[in-house]
Amino acid sequence: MNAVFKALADPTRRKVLELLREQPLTAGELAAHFPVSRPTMSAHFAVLREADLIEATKIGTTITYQLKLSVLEDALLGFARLFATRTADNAPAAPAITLKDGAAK
Amino acid sequence: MNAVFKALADPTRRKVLELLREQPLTAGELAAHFPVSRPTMSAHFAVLREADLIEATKIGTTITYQLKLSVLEDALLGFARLFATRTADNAPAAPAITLKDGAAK
DNA sequence: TCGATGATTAGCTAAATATCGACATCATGA
DNA sequence: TCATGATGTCGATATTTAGCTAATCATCGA
Repeated sequence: MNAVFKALADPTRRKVLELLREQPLTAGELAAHFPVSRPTMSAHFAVLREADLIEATKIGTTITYQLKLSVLEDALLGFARLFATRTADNAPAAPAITLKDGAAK
Repeated sequence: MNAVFKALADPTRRKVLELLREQPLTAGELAAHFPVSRPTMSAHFAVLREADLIEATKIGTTITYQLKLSVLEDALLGFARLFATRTADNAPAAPAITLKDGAAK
C-alpha cells in the first residue's frame, strides 16, 4: 500500500492513471500528453509498475499500458476503511464503498 | 489535492491520521507513538496542516491536533470519482461512495 | 523572576526523487 | 543485413524530503 501512495504522490502519475482509465495506451501516446522527456516518463511508468498500478504488454516494439483498477481500488479502500467509524452496535465490518459498478471485490 | 496526496505518501503521516481518527491528541501524545524525534514529528504535523488534513488547537502550552475528516474524504472521493466509469446510458454522475455514515457531503 | 515543560524553528546531513541527454535494445520492414 | 522507430537504461545533476541535534519560544507554577 505504501508503494501505491508513493506513486499517487506525483500529479503526472495520477494523470497517467486517469488517462488509462478510458483505455489502454502506449508509452508514446501517454508521453505525448506531458511536457517532460521520454526517460522521465519511463521512470514514472516504472514507479507505477512497481506499485502494481499498471500492467505492461509488449507487442512488437510497442508497449501498451493498462490500468489495474482493482489494485488502485484495494489501496484506496484499504486506507479509507481505517477511517470508517464503527460504532458499538451499528458495525458493518466494511462500509459501502465502490469505485465502479461490479469492480469491488 | 496535490498537497493531500503528498501528505499521504508517508507512512508516519498516514498513521498519525489514523490515530486521530479515534480522538484528538496532543503533539506529545502523537509523538510517543513513533520512534522519531519530536522535531521530526513536528515537521510531519506541519505537512499535514499544510494539506489542511489536521487542525491545531493551542491550550496553554499544549497543542491538540484534530483530524479534518471531511478534507481527507473530499480528496479521496475527488480522486476516486475520476475512475468511476460512466457508461453511455447507465450514468449516475456520482457513484455511491461513503467513508462514514453521514459524513459524505 | 526562574526554571521546567511542551512544542516549534534553525541549521545541517544523508537519502530519495525528478529530470535530462546519451546510449542500448529489440523488433520490423526495406 | 541495415536502418528505423519505440522504449528502456545509464550516469549526472538538481531538488526535495526525512531525520537529527541544538536553540528558541511560550506558558505555567513556585
